Amino acid sequence: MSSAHLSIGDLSRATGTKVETIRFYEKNGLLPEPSRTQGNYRAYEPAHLSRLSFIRRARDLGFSLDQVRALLTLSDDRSQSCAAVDVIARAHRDEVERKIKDLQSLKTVLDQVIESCHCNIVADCAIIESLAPAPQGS
Amino acid sequence: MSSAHLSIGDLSRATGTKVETIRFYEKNGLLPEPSRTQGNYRAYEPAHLSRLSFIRRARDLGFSLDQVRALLTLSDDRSQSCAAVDVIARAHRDEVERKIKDLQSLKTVLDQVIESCHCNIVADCAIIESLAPAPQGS
DNA sequence: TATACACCCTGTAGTCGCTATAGGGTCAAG
DNA sequence: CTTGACCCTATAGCGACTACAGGGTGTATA
Ligand SMILES: [Zn+2]
Ligand SMILES: [Zn+2]
Ligand SMILES: [Zn+2]
Ligand SMILES: [Zn+2]
Repeated sequence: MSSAHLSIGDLSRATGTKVETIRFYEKNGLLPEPSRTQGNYRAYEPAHLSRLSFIRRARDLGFSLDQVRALLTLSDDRSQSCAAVDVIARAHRDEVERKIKDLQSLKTVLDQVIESCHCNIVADCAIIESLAPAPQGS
Repeated sequence: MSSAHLSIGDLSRATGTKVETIRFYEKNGLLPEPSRTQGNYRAYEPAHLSRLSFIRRARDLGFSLDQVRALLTLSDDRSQSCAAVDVIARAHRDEVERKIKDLQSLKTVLDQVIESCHCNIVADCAIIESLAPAPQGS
C-alpha cells in the first residue's frame, strides 16, 4: 500500500525546496508531520507533496506564511464559499500594488539624485548633499 | 559652549526616529557614541543630529545600513572623488528597478488569478485551483 | 517631603522566512 | 568495513528594527 513513500530529499527535488525549509514548514504547522521509518526518517505520502507544492506556489506569488496557512485551511474545506479566498488574494494584490507605487516614486527620487551628480569630489557631490540636511559650516 | 546638548528624546522627535532605533544605530556603528551626563544620559551635539538625519534620509531612500555606512564614510572624507558614491546610488537604483519589474509581473499573475474567480464554493475556486498542482482524485 | 510621572538606562528576545551550521545517526554500495 | 550520500535534532544567524523587563533620573506638584 504505502510502498510509494517519499523521503524529504524527494520532496526537496520535486519542488525545488531546501530540506531545511521543508522541516521549517513542518515545525510551523504548514506541512503536517509525516510518519517515520524505522530509522526515524520522514516518510511522506503523495498528499504531502501536493501540499508542499501548494505552499511553494503561494509563496512564489508573495503570500505570507500566515496567508498561506489560511489558504490551506480554506482549501481543505471544499464546500465553503470562496469569499474568504478572494479577500486574501485581493488584500495581497493591493499590497503588491502599493509596493510598486512606493518603489516607483522612490525610483523617481533616486533618478533625480543620481542625475544631479556630476562626478566631482565628495564636497560637491549632489548625491551626498541631497542626503545631508544642511552644511555644517555657517 | 556645550549648553545645547540634546537628549535622545530630542533626536527622536527631531527626526521621527524611535529611541530604540537611535540606540540601535549607535550599537551598530552608524552613530558615534555621545558623551554622557552625570545621570548617564546620552548628551548629543548638533553634529549627531545631522548625522542621524543623513541616516534617516538614506534609509527612506531604501539604502541598506551597509550602504548608509559606506555613504557616511565617504561623506566624511570630502576631498575624495564621488565615484564611489555614484556606484552605490546606481546599484541601489538598479535594485529598485528590478524589484519594480518583479512586482509588476507578480501583479499580472495575481490579477489573472483573481479575475478568474467567480465566487463559487472553494471546490470550484479558480484561485485555489491555480495554487493546487493537480486534483487528488483519479 | 512624598510621590507621581516622564524620561532615560542596559540587556535580551521577538519579528519574518528562511539558511547555515554543529554534531551526530542511517543505509546502500564497493 | 569503510566511504559517502542521505537523514536527524537543535541552535544561531540574517536585516532592521521593535518590544519588553527591570531598573535609575529628574522635575513638578500636593
Ligand atoms: Zn557622479
Ligand atoms: Zn557626486
Ligand atoms: Zn471570488
Ligand atoms: Zn474563488
